Amino acid sequence: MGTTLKPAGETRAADVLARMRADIISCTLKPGAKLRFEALREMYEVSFSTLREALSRLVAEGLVVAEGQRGFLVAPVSLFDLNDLTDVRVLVERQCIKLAIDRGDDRWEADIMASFHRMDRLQSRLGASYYLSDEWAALHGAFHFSLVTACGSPNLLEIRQKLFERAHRYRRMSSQFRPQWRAKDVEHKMIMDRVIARDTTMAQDLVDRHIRETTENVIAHASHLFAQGGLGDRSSGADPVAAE
Amino acid sequence: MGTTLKPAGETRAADVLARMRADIISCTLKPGAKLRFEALREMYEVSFSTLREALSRLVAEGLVVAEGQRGFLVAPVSLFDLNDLTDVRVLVERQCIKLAIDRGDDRWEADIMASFHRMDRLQSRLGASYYLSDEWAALHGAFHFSLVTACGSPNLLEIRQKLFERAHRYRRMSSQFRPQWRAKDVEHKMIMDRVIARDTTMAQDLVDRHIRETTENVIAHASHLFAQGGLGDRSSGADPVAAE
DNA sequence: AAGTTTGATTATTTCGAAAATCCGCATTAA
DNA sequence: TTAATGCGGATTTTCGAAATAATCAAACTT
Repeated sequence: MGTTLKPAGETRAADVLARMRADIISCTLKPGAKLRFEALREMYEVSFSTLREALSRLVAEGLVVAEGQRGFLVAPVSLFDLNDLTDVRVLVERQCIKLAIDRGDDRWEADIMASFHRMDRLQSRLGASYYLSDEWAALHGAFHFSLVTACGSPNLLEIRQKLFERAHRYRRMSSQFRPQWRAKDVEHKMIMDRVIARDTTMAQDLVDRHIRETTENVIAHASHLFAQGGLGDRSSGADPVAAE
Repeated sequence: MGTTLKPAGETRAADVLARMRADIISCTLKPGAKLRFEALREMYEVSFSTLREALSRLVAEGLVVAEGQRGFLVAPVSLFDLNDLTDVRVLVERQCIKLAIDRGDDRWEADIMASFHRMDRLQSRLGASYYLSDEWAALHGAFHFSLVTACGSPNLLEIRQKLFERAHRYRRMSSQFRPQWRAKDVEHKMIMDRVIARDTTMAQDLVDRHIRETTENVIAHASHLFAQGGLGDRSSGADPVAAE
């Protein structure tokens, strides 16, 4: 612990943003919890304005919700949100995979294999409880990212990334209850093979199933932690009118 | 002009956010322009912190980009971004239409017809230059929104809305050069008819073409205003690693 | 002349106090 | 008892000044 030293080049707001995002995803800040400024100011050692900036960005990322002029809340989790999130992820990820296979070059293939290898090695080293490790989660994220980088669409990738992080919070919620993750590593290898073989249809279907099965696992093991009601929040439900 | 009165219930930051968003979309704040705090403070009559909050949210919406610790820029426009944005919009909008047709009820149909009627009436009243009117743009946005509200996916709708607003800026850029918009009103009616007839495939294709043709129009009339280089910005190109 | 350091200027980022708002509770009236 | 009103404490929101970082140009060295 001690005083956090300067984050090397980054602005302090960006540093707080990253730390808060990690804390929300890891459920150190619990879903639905009220975020009181005084407490956060102490926790992250920054001022009101800086906090407010980080909070504002997290709102746009969907990890925090703003309640009028009554402060901020960690975005609640719910069965409805998880299912919706999963459907949108499948749509986006299928398209990313398709485009990446169409457009990817040799370097892209090499990056995928390298990313898989890093993830796979750490998995072996960590043994049965690899899925609890934040380090493994990072490599897992990097592997899935490597599959789709070559899609060539910055907009799609940015949307994908935000959805992935929100889904990661759900995965994380269930991992503490799951004694061992079933053979996800085999799935990863199969996906990699089909992607590099440029088998678009099969690769898409595998990724689709990969996402949906993970969601089913979360529901089976962690849905008892979700907010009551089923269709949780109304939150930022998109405003009908655009400008002016 | 004059002093802007209290925005009735809304927080001031939210008010500034809405006004800046409108100004960016209408190109009152020009694409690529540097956003200096002192100038903005005067323009919107708020303090640094409040501005910073609005700016931060706009960054997450993709209408503003943050340059390290060198301030903020209005998000640049480019041919590459427009094409990418269009492709993503088509993907999302097709799915929204499909789901809405699957799930929409009678009230949804009625809302579509009402929205169309409002847009159509204003169009007649304004005559040839309706597309220059912000009021019409709002009703146009509301009509397209009404088509997809019933899709039942808050996440998809939120993504759609942000993409729609960014596309609106491009439409707006070209409208000043276009003496008359070709029969978009006929397209809108056709789309509405196919949606209400629950003809999913045809409705999707019409919306697809509607979006792509509009983009082609923008490219034909306004691409000379775009930033040089074609593939403009690297900006917030999604970070490979998720948490921690 | 080209490139580098230095220092003054400008712009951004952070801070904590002041103002505005909300929430719970007691009091009053119906 | 129930609903409405007003007060006190707690929390959020806004503000502008102080600290920090970047930019630009002139002086200096190679």
